[in-house]
Amino acid sequence: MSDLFLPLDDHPAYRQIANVIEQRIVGRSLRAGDPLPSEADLARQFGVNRSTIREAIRELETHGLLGRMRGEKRLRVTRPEPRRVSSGVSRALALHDVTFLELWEAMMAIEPVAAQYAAERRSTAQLQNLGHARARFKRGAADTAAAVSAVMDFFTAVAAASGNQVLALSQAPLNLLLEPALTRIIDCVPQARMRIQDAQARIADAIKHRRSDQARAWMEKHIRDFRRGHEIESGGSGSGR
Amino acid sequence: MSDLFLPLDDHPAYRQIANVIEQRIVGRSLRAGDPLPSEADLARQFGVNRSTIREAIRELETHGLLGRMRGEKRLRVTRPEPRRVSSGVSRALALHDVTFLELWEAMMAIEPVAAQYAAERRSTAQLQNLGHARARFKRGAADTAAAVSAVMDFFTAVAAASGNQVLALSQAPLNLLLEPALTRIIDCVPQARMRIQDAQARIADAIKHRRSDQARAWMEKHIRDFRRGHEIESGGSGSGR
DNA sequence: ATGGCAAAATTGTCGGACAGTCAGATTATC
DNA sequence: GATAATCTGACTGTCCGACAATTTTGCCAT
Repeated sequence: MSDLFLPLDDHPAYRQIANVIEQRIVGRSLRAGDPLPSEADLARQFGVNRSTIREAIRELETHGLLGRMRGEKRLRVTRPEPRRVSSGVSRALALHDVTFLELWEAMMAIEPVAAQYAAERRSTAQLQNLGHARARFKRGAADTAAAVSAVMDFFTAVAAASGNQVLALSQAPLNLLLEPALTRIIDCVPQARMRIQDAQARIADAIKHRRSDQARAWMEKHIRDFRRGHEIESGGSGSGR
Repeated sequence: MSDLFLPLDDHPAYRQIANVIEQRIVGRSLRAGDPLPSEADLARQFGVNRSTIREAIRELETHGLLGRMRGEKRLRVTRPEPRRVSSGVSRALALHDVTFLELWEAMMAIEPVAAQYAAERRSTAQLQNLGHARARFKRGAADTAAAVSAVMDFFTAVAAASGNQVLALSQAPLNLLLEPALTRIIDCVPQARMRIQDAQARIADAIKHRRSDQARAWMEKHIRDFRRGHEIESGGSGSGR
């Protein structure tokens, strides 16, 4: 990065204030869980109007740096949840019209590795989550939406079991992007459900028995299958989305 | 994802409004480049106060869905730039105290693949960018910060050359996370500069001659080197950050 | 058309206001 | 004395109105 973050036109007070508070948070002066001073208080401290403070706060809130527990009024410093962050990423990617092929390549890069590490490091609880996702897939076989959701949960569970937050957070957006394509695949390709169920079983089994190579290999096949499914579903050529 | 997007507590008007506008954008009703109606206008349309509109707008602005060109006053719809998005991701990860090992594993998953595709698909211009980054690294060899920045640029250039936006956007946050560790490595490990320069040469060469396997292999070695460098720099054990 | 200028529109910020609500202190009840 | 019902105060969400600075626009002369 030859360039710094903020060009120069950072004039607006609300942005400056947002930055200052953000610094305090990433610099750990304000730590997760700490309650933020009241808006009026902040307005006083910064010497600006409350409206200005509010705009600054909105900024941090949408970045997930501030949030509030259910039914709480006071804002507190929070660590950005993967879901929130990744939804932003996937939306950005969606707006850039990513191809199914692009998505698929990224999945091929990440998911098998995640499966491998999952096999090496999964905890019992994480293993159970895998099982739950699988069960949900079987159960929801009739309902496409439920099935799709279960597939995404399965991937998420694998990534979580990898014990690697970076991989997990890199994987999350892929899930969301996969959804529309996967929905069509499951809907249009008859054998898809069975193949997915089979693949999940093998992957989960490998992870359970800590066979990392197998976990990786099966996950690779699984992902490859998606591509085939997508090509079948979209008529063989392949310029999805 | 068994859950839909909006839990239930989406009440605040500014959030609802933000969501509505966001829908319009992702749904392409508002397309990139379109100017947003004025705040007063939006306030009228939504039947709320301008302050409320402003808070909603701030939300979309920080997500990168709205922005303005240099010196412009009116907001227009914009496609979120990778830089903006990825900085959010890396900040999130930083706040979750990711280990160097986690980062490294993710890099091992993504960078070699990116290099491989880059070798297959790079354009001439992208190849030149690679060259520029390398040149900058050599030139900035004296200045650590410049060297680090050049390394990051090199990775970015490779990812861009991969022709895969998903990979590129997955890779970007890794760069930012790498910075601190890389700075220490370059500073503390004497042979680091030379090894990096060498690796970049081989990778760039492989990409230039479209040897995807070599590009991938050299990138793998390159990344492995970072791990060794980090272990040397941090005394052999390895619990970075 | 083109350039220049005044008017209209728009943003950033400010001050004040008010209803709804969540938290804690206070008081009434068993 | 412990618990339930209330009162108080602090906050947030939203609104109104206003003003300077700057951008955009409409209009006129060239």
